[in-house]
Amino acid sequence: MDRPADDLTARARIRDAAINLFTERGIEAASIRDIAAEAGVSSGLVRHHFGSKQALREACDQYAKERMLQIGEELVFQGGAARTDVATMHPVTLPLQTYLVRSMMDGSDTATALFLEMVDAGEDFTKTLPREPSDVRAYAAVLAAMKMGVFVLRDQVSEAIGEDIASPTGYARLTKAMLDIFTIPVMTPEQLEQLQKYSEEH
Amino acid sequence: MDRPADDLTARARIRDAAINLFTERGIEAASIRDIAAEAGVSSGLVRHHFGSKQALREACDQYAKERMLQIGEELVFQGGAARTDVATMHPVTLPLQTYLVRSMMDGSDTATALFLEMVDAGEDFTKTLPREPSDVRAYAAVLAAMKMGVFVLRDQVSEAIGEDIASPTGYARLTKAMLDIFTIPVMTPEQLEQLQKYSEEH
DNA sequence: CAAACTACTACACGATCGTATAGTCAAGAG
DNA sequence: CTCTTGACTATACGATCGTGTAGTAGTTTG
Repeated sequence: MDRPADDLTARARIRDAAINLFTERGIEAASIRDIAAEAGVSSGLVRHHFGSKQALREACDQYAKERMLQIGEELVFQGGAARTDVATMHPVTLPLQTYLVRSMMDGSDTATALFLEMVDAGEDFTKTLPREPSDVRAYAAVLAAMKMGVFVLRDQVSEAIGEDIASPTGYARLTKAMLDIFTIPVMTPEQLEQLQKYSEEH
Repeated sequence: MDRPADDLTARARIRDAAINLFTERGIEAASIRDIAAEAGVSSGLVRHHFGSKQALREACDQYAKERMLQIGEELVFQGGAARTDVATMHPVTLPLQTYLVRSMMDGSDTATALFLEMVDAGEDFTKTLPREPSDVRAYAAVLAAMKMGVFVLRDQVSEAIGEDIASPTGYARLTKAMLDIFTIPVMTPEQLEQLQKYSEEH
């Protein structure tokens, strides 16, 4: 995960193992014993370092969020997009994002706070667009949800395109597709009009 | 859920309760006892009707998928978009989609199959676009993942826009925002060029 | 040197899980 | 009438869960 070299303590290994298993199996389904086994320690040590499963989870939330923002900071280039947006496009953050979405789904305040920060940043960005949407807040919220949401279906997208999106070429195809979606209108003006008319009738 | 009137048997109530709790808490975290309690029956009856938790889950997958397609069929209007795309836009399918994504995340073959069908349909649709993306398959896959993925962050989107997206006005704002995202380019051509150049360098 | 602290393991606890079994009750068949 | 069948409940089982406790080894501190 591209982490600092002195971060290989047992505590760090437990946290990494927890993020992995929480992501793969869901938070409830990942047991402390399995996390300990993956980290190569006893289950008692997990409790020693983190106190409880809930506290372990919050430590993972905090770490994932901080790493996301930290990577975003490092990547900001010549006054371009917001740091959160840059971070979401970088492959290193893929496992972090996937974890954060899973944690969000299971009611993490920390992860939800990060989401709201992304929406705020996206809202400011949206106002700079040449054509401003009517409901800027909703636009930014849905956009953020779409960007994050893609990663929860990572296995399905990988299966659909025939290669793992975590691989270099797969990730390149993913980001290119996202850029295309954000630049090529998905609907023709006629289809849009038809759908809006239809949705007003029902 | 707008279901047929004669579908109020104990079996149906159990299935509905299972879909609700599986969605809210995750599949592993929702116990058979809680599902039985929500359906107003004993836990033994759940086993009697469905055999095992895994079988109950597969029945829910099957039901949710069929309802989605069925609603899509009913909604198809004058030779417009594919039925899956129409279905994803309709408020009735919101809980079904949310469930299916959660089930997908935990490795449901049935739900994944539906996703792949959506990608196939989206691929055909993409080819009719005035401007065709270079990687049609990846484009369709990411688009489908984005549409589905929004709903896993339903609570977060609701919090961001200040009202429940399941409410009529909240859902209207959500769909409008999705339409805007799909018609208004999120990036200016300069930003796109800058980002592509950057991603080639790294 | 002794005391204290930290990293760590082993093991036992109550609770809850999915599952299994036995039995009740009502309706229909012969 | 008896017999069968299906919907349904009550209860018990082994396994696994998060957590608690006791203890060891090594280092630090006074």
